[in-house]
Amino acid sequence: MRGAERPYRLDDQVGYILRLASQRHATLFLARLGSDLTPTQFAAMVRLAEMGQCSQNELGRQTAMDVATVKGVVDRLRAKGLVTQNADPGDKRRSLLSLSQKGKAMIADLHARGHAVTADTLEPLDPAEQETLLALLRRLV
Amino acid sequence: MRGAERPYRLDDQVGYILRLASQRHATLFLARLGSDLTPTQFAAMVRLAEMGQCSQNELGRQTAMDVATVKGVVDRLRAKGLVTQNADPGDKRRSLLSLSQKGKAMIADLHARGHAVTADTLEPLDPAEQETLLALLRRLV
DNA sequence: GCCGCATTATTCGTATACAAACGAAAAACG
DNA sequence: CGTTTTTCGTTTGTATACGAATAATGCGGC
Repeated sequence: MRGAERPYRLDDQVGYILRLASQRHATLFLARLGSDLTPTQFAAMVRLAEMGQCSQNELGRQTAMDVATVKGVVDRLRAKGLVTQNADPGDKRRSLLSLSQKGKAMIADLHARGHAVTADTLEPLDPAEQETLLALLRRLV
Repeated sequence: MRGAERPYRLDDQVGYILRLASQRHATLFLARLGSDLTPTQFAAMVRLAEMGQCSQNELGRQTAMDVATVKGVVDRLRAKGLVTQNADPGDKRRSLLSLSQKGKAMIADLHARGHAVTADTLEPLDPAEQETLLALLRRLV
């Protein structure tokens, strides 16, 4: 005898629900930072502020971006004058990235708005549930 | 006096963790279905199997895809011979989509592999934790 | 029966995202 | 020291994803 096959319902699959949750977060992010930065650009800026200075590939690793993806992101941040690029004296392959003055001046506000987006996204849950969700999600990664 | 400002740590933000979790799911999906379908194409196929027949916009709504996105997805599924398109006799604007024979023949296997991807993704959690995660995630959407 | 509004599908532009391949430079190692 | 292996940055191609605009059609109200 075989066990009863569980039906496949798209709405019950983690992958699908993760996509929906990411979409909603993107919408809320857009409402607060849309005119300035995309979520990915935001992550790169915040990480660069944390790290101070690093290579492009290193920034990609620290923000979970592909080398090809991070190139485009950095290019656009440089075009906006938020990130500067300098040659690495000790390694001719790499260039060192850092926030420009304009970029640094923006960080405190980005943090504030970033917190707001997180609060917006988690708003349907009470604080204990929010902690539970984050703890479980982290274990998936 | 002001309350202590909570520092902004990228690794603690839902949006960022959601992106990481989605990335890991995409990797696991690729391992099981990469040569056949993308996650989005997969969702469209499964949904179309559930709905039987519908317009392109309707399929987009039921799979949380933009009208522009769903067009590309359907185009590629039609190119693979998995989806067929017919004119709607009662509405000249829309065309009715449905799975081809080849597409229908694939569904049972897609369901099986879809279940496997979900299991792979949730593997770090025990069954009770998996239920908790899904319940909380659903409330975010 | 006509007119304004909504819906369908398409198209354009921009921004991730990743695989794959490439040349240049650095590191590892015998 | 020289070779093998990594690493860095870039480029190409494909596939989401969404805003915005458009043309064609459908529909409700008067």
